[in-house]
Amino acid sequence: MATPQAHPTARASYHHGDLRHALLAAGVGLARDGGPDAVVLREATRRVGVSPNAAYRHFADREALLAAVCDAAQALLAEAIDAQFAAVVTDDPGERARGHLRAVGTAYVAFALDEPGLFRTAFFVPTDLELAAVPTKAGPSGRTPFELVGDAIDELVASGLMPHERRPQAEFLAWSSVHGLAMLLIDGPLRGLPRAQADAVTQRVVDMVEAGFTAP
Amino acid sequence: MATPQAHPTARASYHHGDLRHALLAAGVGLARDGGPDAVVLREATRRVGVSPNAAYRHFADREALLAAVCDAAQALLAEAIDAQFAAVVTDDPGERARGHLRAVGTAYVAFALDEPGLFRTAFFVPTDLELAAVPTKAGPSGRTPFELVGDAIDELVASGLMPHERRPQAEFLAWSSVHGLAMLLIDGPLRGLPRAQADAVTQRVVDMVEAGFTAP
DNA sequence: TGTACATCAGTGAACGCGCGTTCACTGATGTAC
DNA sequence: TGTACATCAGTGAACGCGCGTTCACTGATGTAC
Repeated sequence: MATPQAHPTARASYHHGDLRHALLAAGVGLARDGGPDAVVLREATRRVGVSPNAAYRHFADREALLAAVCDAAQALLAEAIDAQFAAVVTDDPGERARGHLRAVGTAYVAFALDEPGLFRTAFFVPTDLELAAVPTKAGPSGRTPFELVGDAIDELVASGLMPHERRPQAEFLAWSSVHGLAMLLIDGPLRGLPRAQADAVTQRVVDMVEAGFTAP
Repeated sequence: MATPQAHPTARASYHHGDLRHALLAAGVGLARDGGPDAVVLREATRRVGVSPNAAYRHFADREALLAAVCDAAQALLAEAIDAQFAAVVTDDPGERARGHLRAVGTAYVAFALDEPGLFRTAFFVPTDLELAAVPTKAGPSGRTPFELVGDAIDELVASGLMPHERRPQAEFLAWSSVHGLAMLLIDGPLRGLPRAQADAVTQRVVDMVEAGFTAP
């Protein structure tokens, strides 16, 4: 490590400059490596190079830091899904609907595999908190992942591929399948499955969801 | 609490009699209330009314106790699924196949809702352990839950309701959907959903899986 | 433009907590003769 | 059947650990005049 003086813009003095963001970034790093339980206040301050109690200038307590890290993890997930969703380009409305549905599912599992710690953190809800709603963080599109699945399903119905009587709560069906696969792959009995096989199973799960929605 | 003498068969002396099982039972109680993290060695000995180090006569360390509790949780899950599976009675092979598939899925989610702590414990895999396989504990039938889904799917194929080219890895599709729903309901954004709604969504997820397998 | 001073963002030391685990021990059990 | 003794299953006290959090503090910052 260089001395503080070596990096004048960041820490010319013993005032950090932007400790809140630095702690948040450190917390995200901890979550990335070890999930929500690894977001330890003392370790975050240690990584930033600051005394433990300095954190209390910026976060009420450990839980407040963790909440901020969860938000960040949700935002990253939303961003990843947004990107895949936006990458679907086709003129045919039915194909676009299918593509959007598959994009969300595929990106969801891919994020879980690429960033298992952050994935788990995004879904972490402290036990004493009130019922958390569907993750609220949106990506650049301004839409949450949950809304994006909903959009894809709406398109499916609009293009006539999916009977409208199947529409209600269809988000939960898609979400369950894909979330369950992600959990089995990262924390459950399927952990450690080689990536190629994991991707293959993902495609099959997405196939099943699509078939379940669009089958005649 | 009665004095030890009041219960002579269990603890006539300061020798406990069957401390191992007592600790295991206490551990299962802890897991029931708080999941795997709540399986705390000191608390288990406290509940049994024994000094903390007494546990080391029966378990190598805390992790050994936790492993035993995980096994017990898996066994309870297997038992619950077994019961539902066995309760399906019909002469028609196709109906039986459908019934078996639905029974496994329904019982799986029901167990998660009834015993969220044990459900989470059943799937807990300590990070430093080697890749765990599919849960190995079987119920009274001698078959694991995973094998029972497989049986149901085999029946579906045998009775002509499911094309055999869909057979490979179909267990994982069914399992993902149902596991994901369970996780969303107990630990995720759907936690706290009223039981009636949770059951309704479960039926829809099972419908979707069945439709995905048997659709023409 | 220069200076006094309130405010802010850090420091260093310490706290209590519950945990897993180890030590030397002792009372109960059961077996050999 | 009775007794000596090895073994077993507990006890009580203590350890070190890392954690979250609080205390009184001090050096840096920036604003009022």
